[in-house]
Amino acid sequence: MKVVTKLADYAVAICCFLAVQRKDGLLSAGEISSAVRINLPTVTKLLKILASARVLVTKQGSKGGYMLAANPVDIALATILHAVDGNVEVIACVSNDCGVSCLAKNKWQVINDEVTALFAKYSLSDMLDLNEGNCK
Amino acid sequence: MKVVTKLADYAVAICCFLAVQRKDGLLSAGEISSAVRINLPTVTKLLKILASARVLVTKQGSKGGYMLAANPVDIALATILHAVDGNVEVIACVSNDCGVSCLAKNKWQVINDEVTALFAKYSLSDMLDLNEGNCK
DNA sequence: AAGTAATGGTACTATTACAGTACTAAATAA
DNA sequence: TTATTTAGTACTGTAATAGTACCATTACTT
Repeated sequence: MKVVTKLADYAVAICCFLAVQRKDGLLSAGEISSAVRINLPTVTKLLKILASARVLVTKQGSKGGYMLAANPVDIALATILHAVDGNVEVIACVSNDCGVSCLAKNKWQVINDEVTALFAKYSLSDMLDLNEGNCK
Repeated sequence: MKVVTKLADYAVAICCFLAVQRKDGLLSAGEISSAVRINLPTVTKLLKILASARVLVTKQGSKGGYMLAANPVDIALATILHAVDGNVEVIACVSNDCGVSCLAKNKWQVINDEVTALFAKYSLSDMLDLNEGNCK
């Protein structure tokens, strides 16, 4: 059971990189792509999505680029995931009349809210907390 | 962001039906299909999966069929979902060396466990609790 | 003012995973 | 022995995801 798509995972990785990287100011799509090792077209696509969701601020033109729109503490994981994957819908049609899962519908809605809340409670800086063990 | 596949949703619906239906004993795939209004081939497929996961007990041959293997209170939602959709993997490769999401890996694992726990805490009878409002 | 370097928007293609179907074997009751 | 029903497996169609390409727009630099 996959929950978060590959692209959304990438998006979180990109934001994590932007949060930890030293250099202040804007980074171009090319620089970000090299750093996170994801193909440029894919990174470009994601940066556009994250920018229109206001997770990143951008500047066009020469010397343009991207940076986080806020402090990592103030960027919820849910915001990034929502930008790329859309709303959490634990089952396909929580709000429609799908008939089939009708009996369990109310509980599915509760679960849906719980999953949504789960992603909302973590910030980008929470994602970077390395205290619990190191990577590789 | 979809979490649970259509088939797993169907599977829960089928189990809910088996939990609330009056008649004791076995029901055939055909009877279940008519009741929950899902195409017979699909219902058949799911019943086989649920049976091999020991969520249902079956009897082959004429007058054979399916029934819940335990009391609805003792069947976890997670068991049904796991049978159809497999383990919860919030991101594609929580346990592998995927490189990209490495920085956030530990937190992803925590989130993975939380989602898993969430599905484990509800039983089939919880799903049928209609107190919170009626359907349709 | 022109050239260059960068993002913005959109549309397209390929790939993969999901959903659904079909077929044959095995079991059991009458 | 025949009818009924599940067991197992493999196949096909469809839809969603992932990835690519193109052109427009912006703005810095010379």
